Amino acid sequence: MNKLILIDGSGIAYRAFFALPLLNNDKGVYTNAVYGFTTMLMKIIEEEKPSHVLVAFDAGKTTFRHKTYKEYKGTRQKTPPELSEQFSFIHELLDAMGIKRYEIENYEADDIIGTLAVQAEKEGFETKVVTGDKDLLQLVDDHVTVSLTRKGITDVDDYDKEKVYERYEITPDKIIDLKGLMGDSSDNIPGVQGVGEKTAIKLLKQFGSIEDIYQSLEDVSGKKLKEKLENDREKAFLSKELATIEKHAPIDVKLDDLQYEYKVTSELIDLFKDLEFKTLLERVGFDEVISEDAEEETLEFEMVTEVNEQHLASPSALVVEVLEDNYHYADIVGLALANEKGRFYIPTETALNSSIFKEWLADANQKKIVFDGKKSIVSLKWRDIDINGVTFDIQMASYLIDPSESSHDLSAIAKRKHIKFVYSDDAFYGKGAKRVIPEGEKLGDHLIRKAEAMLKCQPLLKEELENNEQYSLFAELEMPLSLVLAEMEEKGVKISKETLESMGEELREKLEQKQKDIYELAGTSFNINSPKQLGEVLFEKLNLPVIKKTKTGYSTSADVLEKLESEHDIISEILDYRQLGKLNSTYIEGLLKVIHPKTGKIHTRFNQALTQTGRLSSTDPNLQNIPIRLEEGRKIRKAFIPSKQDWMMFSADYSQIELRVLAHIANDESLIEAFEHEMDIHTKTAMDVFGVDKEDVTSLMRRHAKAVNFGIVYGISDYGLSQSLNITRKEAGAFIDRYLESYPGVKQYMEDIVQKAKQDGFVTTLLHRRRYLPDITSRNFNRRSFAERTAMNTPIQGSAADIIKKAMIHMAKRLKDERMQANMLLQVHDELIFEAPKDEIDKLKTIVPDVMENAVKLKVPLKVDFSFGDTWYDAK
DNA sequence: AGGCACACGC
DNA sequence: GACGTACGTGTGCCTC
Repeated sequence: MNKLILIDGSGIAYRAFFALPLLNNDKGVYTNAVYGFTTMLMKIIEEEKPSHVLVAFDAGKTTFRHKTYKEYKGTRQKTPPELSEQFSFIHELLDAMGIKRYEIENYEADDIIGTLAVQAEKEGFETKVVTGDKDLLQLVDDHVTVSLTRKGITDVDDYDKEKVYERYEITPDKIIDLKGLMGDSSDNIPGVQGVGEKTAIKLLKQFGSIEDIYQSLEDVSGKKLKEKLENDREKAFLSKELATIEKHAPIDVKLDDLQYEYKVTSELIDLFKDLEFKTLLERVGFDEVISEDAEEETLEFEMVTEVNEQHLASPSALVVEVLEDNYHYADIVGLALANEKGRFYIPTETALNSSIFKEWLADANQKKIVFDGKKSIVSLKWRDIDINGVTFDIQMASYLIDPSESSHDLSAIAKRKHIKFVYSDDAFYGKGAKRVIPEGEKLGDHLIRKAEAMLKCQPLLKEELENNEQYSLFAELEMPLSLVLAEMEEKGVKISKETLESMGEELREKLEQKQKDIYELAGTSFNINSPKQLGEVLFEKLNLPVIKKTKTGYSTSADVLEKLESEHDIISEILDYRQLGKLNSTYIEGLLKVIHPKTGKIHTRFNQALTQTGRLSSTDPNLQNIPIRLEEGRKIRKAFIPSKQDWMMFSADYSQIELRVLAHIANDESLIEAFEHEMDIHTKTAMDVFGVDKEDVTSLMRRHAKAVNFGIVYGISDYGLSQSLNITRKEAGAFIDRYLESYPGVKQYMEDIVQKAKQDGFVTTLLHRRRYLPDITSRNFNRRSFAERTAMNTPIQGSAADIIKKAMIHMAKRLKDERMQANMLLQVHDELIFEAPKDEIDKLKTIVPDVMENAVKLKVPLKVDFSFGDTWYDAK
């Protein structure tokens, strides 16, 4: 069976251009439209496996339609030059892929597609049209489907006859009538003034076509509507004509010319390389290992059988190869060094049994350059081996220079520095099921390449940090912090298995009961955990009103269910079921699964090089999202206990650190004063925003003020605020405006920071952390708005992250200096959790707030609250 | 294996 | 006038 794909090249390129940020390659050529176009094209080809393909383009400015109506597409803005320059690459790309492209004077891409679709239908082809333009739906037929791009670029909706009818309640051949009536502002097609989609469909359903409507005009209900139709009679017919695709355009391509066979040519590889489409290179199976770049260069190295002075030097790049993500007691595959004396591969046994090597590792004067040093440090800690002198972490440097860089893996960083002899781990070892770990020379070669690349990258990254005024952030904050985090991770948190298990049993009983109740109320049994099945039960069987839809069906999210609570008793049961189910699966069963067999503790990993704001994240398990807001969930914290008898848990958190940071950086008088007097900040905000005295602040006013403060801290939009308060967007916008009027310093800051971001291309925090915001100049309103909010928010959230990180370093030092046994265990963004012997608690009560409050000096005081108890739950 | 919907924390 | 809107992690479902 012949299968033909017809692509609206101009339309897809436009879509891609506006959907993606303005990427460019290192020659400064814009590539976003080419990239989007290519991913779209490859996806379609992979999925459909066509026998014939054609990409049609619009040619020139005028078409035969302009003769009929010279204002046709008159409101179109000129194609931005950033897009125009990309068309030549798209042409090159298609040629390299062996895909036919075609354009013809006086006709649009639509007409070429229409003409070929008709021919293909006659010849018994299956045809698929890919476009972003709903007009093409008129081509849908028994053997012609149309794929419309949804938001984004690779997402499409496939329309066959049934789907068109489902969506528009008319047959595809009536799409032109629909457009004739409703017009199209983007093509400047007038239509009938005052008739939109709803009315047009109603008319077409009743009468058939535009011709039919005008024939029976007197039967149209509604005087006004009749008048409108009469007034714009000519425009209606003209619009229909303009919307009609020409199916007999004088094209000189034949279906036979469009034959297509999938192949990856060297031209295509070269083009992808030029454009720097790395993921696409991988996708077409271009293997980095066999890339000539890497293979060209052979690097000499020695395979060490016994470590001696000849191998050791300072500084050295040190590789401790651990392949598992979870490095807690993972295997060490091998080690490698690169330094002024050479390159050395040291097999694991050789290294870890060598006292010379271990002494060198422990020697703080022997400087080590590492990549993800915390991973190396913790892996060795589990074997009771200490490393000191870790002064430069390549991954950390890359993260600080640009946290948005999609991969901070070594081969990517090295390539950015034009070092090409290193392979990525995925390429070398293979990923997933295909992973093979070679031995001997081959492994050694890979590891010394990494070490050599690190050694070479180090001075370049150091220079970049210095140029960015980030070297002290790197050397005095993040590097020392990684050692503190390594200790916290290795120490772990004791957890009571028994407590979790008994809570789990209780939960499961409740869940079973709830499940029974729900089945009874529903009158059927189904999988409550399946949003799809749940949606069917609620909205089809029980006929509850549909409040929100997701792209795959009905939304059953908590905010939707809450609105339905009064409609049916089943809703609150489902909400309960969800809550309990979450507790059981994520927190009870999830935590039980990650108790370390050797220690009986939980050892999380803090990712220190991930978030865009500078916060940490926590995985395997995530200990930064243990429930607290609802009592049932909060009880999970009872399972977190001290690791020793007669010890206690101690928790300390910054009070309103983000808003204090805001008061400081915005230098807002009123906000500073509020904090100096230790006022309840949400009440104070309510007073200022609503213009009332303290006594007259109602709880609703305080709740709204709190949400506004929340919004300021997290950079949410008026829409986000409206969602959280269940008010209209307008009201939310008004709140934000009033807030900014009440705090002119904040308003000024918000304006200045956006301005500065536009000027510099990035924003910074208190300690010079950076976040680049390329979208700040985007023509796309959404992208720009988001970038603006990010510009306002990142210095606030990021500076707060800087402060607690600094406090952690001071805290670790203070505990050592004071020779205390207490352990710092966790950080949860504005909170530190410790365990300590009971007799140290009094001391902690003094030193923890002291250290945290004095981590930095701001224009407002920092305030720390603390508490302690037998479990994390009791430390509240 | 990967996406989606959902839910937890800050 | 619509767009689709804090960040992170983990779970179960569902499709491929």
